[in-house]
Amino acid sequence: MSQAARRLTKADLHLPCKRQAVYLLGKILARRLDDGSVLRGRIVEDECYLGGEDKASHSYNGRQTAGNEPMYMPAGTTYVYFIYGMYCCFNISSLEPGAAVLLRALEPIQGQEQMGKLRAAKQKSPLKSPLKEKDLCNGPSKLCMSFNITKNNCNKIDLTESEVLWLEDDGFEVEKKDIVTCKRVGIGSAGEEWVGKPLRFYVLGNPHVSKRDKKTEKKMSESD
DNA sequence: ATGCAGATCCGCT
DNA sequence: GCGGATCTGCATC
Repeated sequence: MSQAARRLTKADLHLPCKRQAVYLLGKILARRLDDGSVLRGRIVEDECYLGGEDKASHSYNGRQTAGNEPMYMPAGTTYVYFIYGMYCCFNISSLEPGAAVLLRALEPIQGQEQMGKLRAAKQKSPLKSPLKEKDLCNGPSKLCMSFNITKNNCNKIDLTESEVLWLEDDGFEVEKKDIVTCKRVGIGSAGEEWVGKPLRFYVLGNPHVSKRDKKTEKKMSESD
C-alpha cells in the first residue's frame, strides 16, 4: 500500500447511484476475518442497479420486500443476495431509495493467500490448476467467495461503522479517460431498453476485470 | 476466443 | 412451482 488509507465516511458515500459507482472505482474494500487478519482489494469494476424504472433491478417498480430492504437503507449499507442456488453478490446502497452498486471485480492487494484458500474451500471439485491472482476476484460471486462474504455474515451492514467490512481511500485515483462505461452483464431477461443502458464501469487495461467490452474500448481509442 | 449445459436452492408469485 | 445481477468445464471454431 502506497500511503496511509483513509476510511470512507457517510459523507463520501452520500451519492446518487451512477456517481457512487464511478467514485468507488479505485477505492479499497477491506474485510476483517474471524482470525483478525485483513483482506484488501481495489474496486476495478461495478454496476448500477437503479430503483423504480430499472427492470433489471431487484427493486424494479418500487418493489420492496424483506429481501431487498438494504437497497432502501442509507447510502453505504451492504446488500448481499443469494443467487443461482450457490452464489452470492455484494452491493452497496446509494442515495436514491431502491438503488445500489454491484461490485463486480476487485484487484487483490492484501491477503491473496487467504483469498485463495477461501475460494478453494468453496470449490465442489478440487482445482485442476492453482488459482491465479487475477482469477481470485474477477466476478461478483468470486469476490464474495474470496472475501468470505455471505448473506449470513455481511448483509445489511453499515460500511462506515462496521469492524468487519469497510471502504478505504489510499490516494489512488483512476483517471477519467481510463473508465470504460458500458452495458451491464447477465441481465438478458430484463427487457431491451434496460439491457442496453450504460450502467457498468470498469478500469481500462486492468487485468482483474471480469469481462471486457472490446467494442466500447475500440470506440474510446478512436475518439482520442 | 466464444458458446452452451449443468449445478443448485432461496424468495417471491 | 419457477427463475435467477454466476461459475466451471467441455465443445467447437
